[in-house]
Amino acid sequence: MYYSKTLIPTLKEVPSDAEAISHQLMLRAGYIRQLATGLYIYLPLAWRVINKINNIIRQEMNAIEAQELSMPVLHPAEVWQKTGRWHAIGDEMFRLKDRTKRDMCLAMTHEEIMAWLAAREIRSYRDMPQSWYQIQTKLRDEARPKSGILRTREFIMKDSYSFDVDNEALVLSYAKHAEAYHKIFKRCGLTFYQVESDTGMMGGSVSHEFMAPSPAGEDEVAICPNCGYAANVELAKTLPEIPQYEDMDFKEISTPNKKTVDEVSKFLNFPPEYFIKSLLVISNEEPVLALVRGDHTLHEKKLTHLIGNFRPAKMEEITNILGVEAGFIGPMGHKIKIIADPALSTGVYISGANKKDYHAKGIKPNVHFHALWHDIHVAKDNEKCHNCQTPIRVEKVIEIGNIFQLGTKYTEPLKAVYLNSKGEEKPIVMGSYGIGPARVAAAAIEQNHDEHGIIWPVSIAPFTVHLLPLNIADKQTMEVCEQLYKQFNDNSIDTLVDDRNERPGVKFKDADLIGIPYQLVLGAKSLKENHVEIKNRKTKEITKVSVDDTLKIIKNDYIEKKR
RNA sequence: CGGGGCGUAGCGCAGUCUGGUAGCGCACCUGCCUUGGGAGCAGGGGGCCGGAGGUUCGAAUCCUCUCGCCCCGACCA
Repeated sequence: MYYSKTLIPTLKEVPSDAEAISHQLMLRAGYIRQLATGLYIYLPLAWRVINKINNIIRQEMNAIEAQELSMPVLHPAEVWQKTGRWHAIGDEMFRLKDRTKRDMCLAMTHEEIMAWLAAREIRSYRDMPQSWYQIQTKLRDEARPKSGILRTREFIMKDSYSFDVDNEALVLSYAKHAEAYHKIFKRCGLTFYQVESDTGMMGGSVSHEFMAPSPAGEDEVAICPNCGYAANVELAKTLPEIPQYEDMDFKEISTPNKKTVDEVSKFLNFPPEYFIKSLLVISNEEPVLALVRGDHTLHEKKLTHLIGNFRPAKMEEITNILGVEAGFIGPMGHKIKIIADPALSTGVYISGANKKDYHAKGIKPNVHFHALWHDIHVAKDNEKCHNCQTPIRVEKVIEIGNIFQLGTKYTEPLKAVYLNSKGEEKPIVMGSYGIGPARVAAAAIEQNHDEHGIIWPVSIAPFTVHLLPLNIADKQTMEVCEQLYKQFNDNSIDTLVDDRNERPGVKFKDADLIGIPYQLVLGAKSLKENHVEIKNRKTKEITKVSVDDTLKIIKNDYIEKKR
């Protein structure tokens, strides 16, 4: 493709709205433009990248015998009403009415429609296993779109759905997908982890997320470098460091107006690990007192797993239920349910004395208070792996894919059933598996760039070779350029030719920004010796080769080795 | 939805406090010149100062309302 005829609007300056590196570089290098919050235009270069990623996905999905199909993005409400999600989901679903005033919605995901289809077309155990996938636009009215194309309101997703006779068969389909995902992300040149994850409102039992480490990520995972334990911090099980506590007798102490752990810690001159944070929350059933160590943070999702949805108690509820105002709550002597983090299971602590302006020290677990013990704190860097005691690492990550064992959550309400070999009617057992191609692209940039621009992995680069004729007025330069361009085209090597009438500096800068893996520099001086220069964008290595060998070397030494 | 910030030419910004003819750099157009790391010279085009009301002789500037965008948090099936 000729640069002069392609829309590649590069920018010298960083647009002020962009924060994430991938966002900045995609704007600067002329890959994307923003239409409105969370809505992006994919310009020609970006679209080529997305298609390369999608094709890798297609190859690996087809390899596990999943079949591509296409689904409506506009859905009738009834299907969503049957599974209950029409009501369970709030403002995040785009809703509208058609001309007959029928309730409709825009697709956020396709569990319902896939199960609807399965309900009609799968009748017998002989029809399974099946895996169907789509690479299509989905829409969510996100509360807060952010970081360029990382979190948008309209996005392309590869979603696949498996249909099996029972849970055992589902586990097989799940494993196949997990394996395919490993191949896909590896081929896309990403560093990634497969981690245990929360099933959330998707339902089902088992799920994993594929996470690409990056500072721009919205999620955090805990990784054990020794045994390989890897989990989203939302459910990571870790053992905190237990300090040596100095023994103290139980005693109330005056702490006028000191309420937060921080304040009391400074006032009494004890580190935060000596404190118990007592938090009153109200679940759907009852009030619950949650206890975490002073230096820890309560993890709301972990607690939700134990007590269901909850909210923090209001001021007057605290006084009514515990008989003391917030800031002086201690774990002692309450009749309500108490859930405590295991970090508090030994030691001697300080906490509120359940009396205004007083704290108590010398509080011992199982002596001064009793509780149900569950891990409810946010995992921190350097805590110990619950499997092997090795210090874990907490990293920021971008979620690039997820896989769920859904079970019968969607098939039962939609009456997707089949007859087994004994003629018994059984619900189809379902799995769902997503990949966000745009996030793969963004993660690739986050993980592969330098101060000059993007450095694409060969597999997903918009072009493989970037021809840079430095002086288009020079006859010999352009002759060689055309000759090489034809050779590359004939060999199906994607090539961009910078045929613009620009000075060399401009072309070099743009080439580095755009990030095509191999730059072929055609300069008049080298050409006099019949040489062109191959510059490796990643290593910055420059190799002089003869014009006649160029194709062969690019093909054999560069592209083939990357396969 | 809560908190904070910002809307002035395609992009990056100044001007707003203290009202008085809308500016700078880059980009763009024409010509000359130049061709190994974002060249130079000369000439030129482009803005309802996000929008609506108001105050004033006069509003980018002051007041009210509104819309949009970014960041933090909540949310994220």
